[in-house]
Amino acid sequence: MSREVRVRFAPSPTGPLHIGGVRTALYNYLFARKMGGKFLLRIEDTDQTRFVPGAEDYIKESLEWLGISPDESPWNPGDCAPYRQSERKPSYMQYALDLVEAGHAYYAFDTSEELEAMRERLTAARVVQPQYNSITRTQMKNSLTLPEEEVKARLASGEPYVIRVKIPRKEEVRLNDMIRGWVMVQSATLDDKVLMKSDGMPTYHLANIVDDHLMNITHVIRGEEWLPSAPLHVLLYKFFGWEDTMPEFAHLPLLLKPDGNGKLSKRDGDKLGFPVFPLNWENKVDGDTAAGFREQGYLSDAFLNFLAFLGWNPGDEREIFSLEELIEAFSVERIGKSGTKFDIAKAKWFNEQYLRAKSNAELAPYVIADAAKEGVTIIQDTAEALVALMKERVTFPAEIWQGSRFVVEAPTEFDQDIAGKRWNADAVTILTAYAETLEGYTGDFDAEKAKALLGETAEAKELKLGKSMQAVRLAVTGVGAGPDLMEIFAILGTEEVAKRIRFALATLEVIG
RNA sequence: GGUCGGUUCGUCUAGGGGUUAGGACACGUCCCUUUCACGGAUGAAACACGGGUUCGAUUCCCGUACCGACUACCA
Repeated sequence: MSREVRVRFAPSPTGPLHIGGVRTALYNYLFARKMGGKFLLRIEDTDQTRFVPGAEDYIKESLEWLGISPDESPWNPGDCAPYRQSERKPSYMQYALDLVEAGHAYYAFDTSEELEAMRERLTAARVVQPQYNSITRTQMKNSLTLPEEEVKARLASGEPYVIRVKIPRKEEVRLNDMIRGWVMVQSATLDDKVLMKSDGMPTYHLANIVDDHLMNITHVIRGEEWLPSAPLHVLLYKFFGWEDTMPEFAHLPLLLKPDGNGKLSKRDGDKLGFPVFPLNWENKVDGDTAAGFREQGYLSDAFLNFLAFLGWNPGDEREIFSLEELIEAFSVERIGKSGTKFDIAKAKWFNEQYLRAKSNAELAPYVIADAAKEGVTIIQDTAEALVALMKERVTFPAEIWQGSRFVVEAPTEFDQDIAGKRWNADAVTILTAYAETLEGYTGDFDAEKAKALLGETAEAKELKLGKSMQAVRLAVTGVGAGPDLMEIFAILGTEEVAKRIRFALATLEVIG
């Protein structure tokens, strides 16, 4: 009997959603869609001290931007509401108590000072694993060592306590990870993790298992940093008697720094000049900011495609995939095992591919907006013409306006370097004649015609056009390089081209 | 330190007992182009190391090295 596939993305609202988290969400989404199942989002806000305002909205907006919104979430609840663990708080204690009742967990009263002292003592004694476990718990203050009456008295008095899982002394724990295969661990290496904190909140381990069970999660797809605690989770499913419906696990390879070693961090992005977050972020409280891919000019579908290929590939040589195509091609089996170094050059390449595939009309709004920011108003037709001019030569939409604004705005100054090399007598002769030609011309004027007229002009003066071409460009655009000049002439029209040539002629000094 | 995971060009990766080890990004060269790009062609570039198993290992096994994650009343 197969259950409906249900997967979840379970971020902690402690800051902007990291790109690694976005990829985890994407893989969950892809898997759910591929299997015809559901993708849920659960906010894991059990640590009240780390809560950051705005982080949840950031998560929501990030997923919306990429078009991978969850089927069930705090803002779109399904049958398993609520979807914030803080709002599910009342339910966890009973599960912990059930475990205590069954002998799989116990109360512990040790203060943080006592715990620290214990670790120091063990470290000094060169104990290999200085942790609260099946051996050391016998020396601590808990319901396993204290007389029953004292335990009751302490609980009754309202003394702070935690509930710890009682890890079996000697047991082989095994799990079959979808990506890594069988992973086996001896329970002796595990510690008695806290399940319920003294503030009455569950820790990740308890809340996670309880909620995944209650929400009928069938597959847990999460980052590799969770692999070490997966055996504990397996043990908890067993203690609760939920083995039959225990989800399958898939631990994703980590995203690594582009240079050197280690996990990709915010600092790497700052240092190397690229974002590691989907959206711009600003923490109103502490002023912390981070740059986002979206604001840097990455198109959502390009970014999504790039992200999907960070640790996964379809097995053939295709690289450009729409979200629909990704769903179709996706499989957990094809996710790699090893960590992936983050390469921004590839992200740029994807962006260029998607930019070129977009229609001029789709890209025009970017140009209109960028121009408007500088107080320049342009209409849709003009914007589309500029897009056509620039689309094949840029990485980001913002570069379209940057690279073509001189089409709309006549140059007021000229690249002196180019002028010094190219503004010679021949160029001036040709330009003067060309301006005259244009001023007297009334027929249709397109790139072809502009080129023909220019050629005829040069020929009439018995001069070679090639050598003066850059001077012509300089006269009209102010710079020495750019998109096809004749196309620019066609957009400008005879009158404007002539006007600009006249201005250049009057402004620039002829070289020797 | 311990536990767990990982290791194919600089990067992302395909492949898998016998291959000229394939592709993409980036890089070099050439072509196209009266600029710069795009595009096309082409080049350089990899199986971490040592043992085994085998007729044969980059591929399977073991070890070593290196890298990483985890080792909190954080997730």
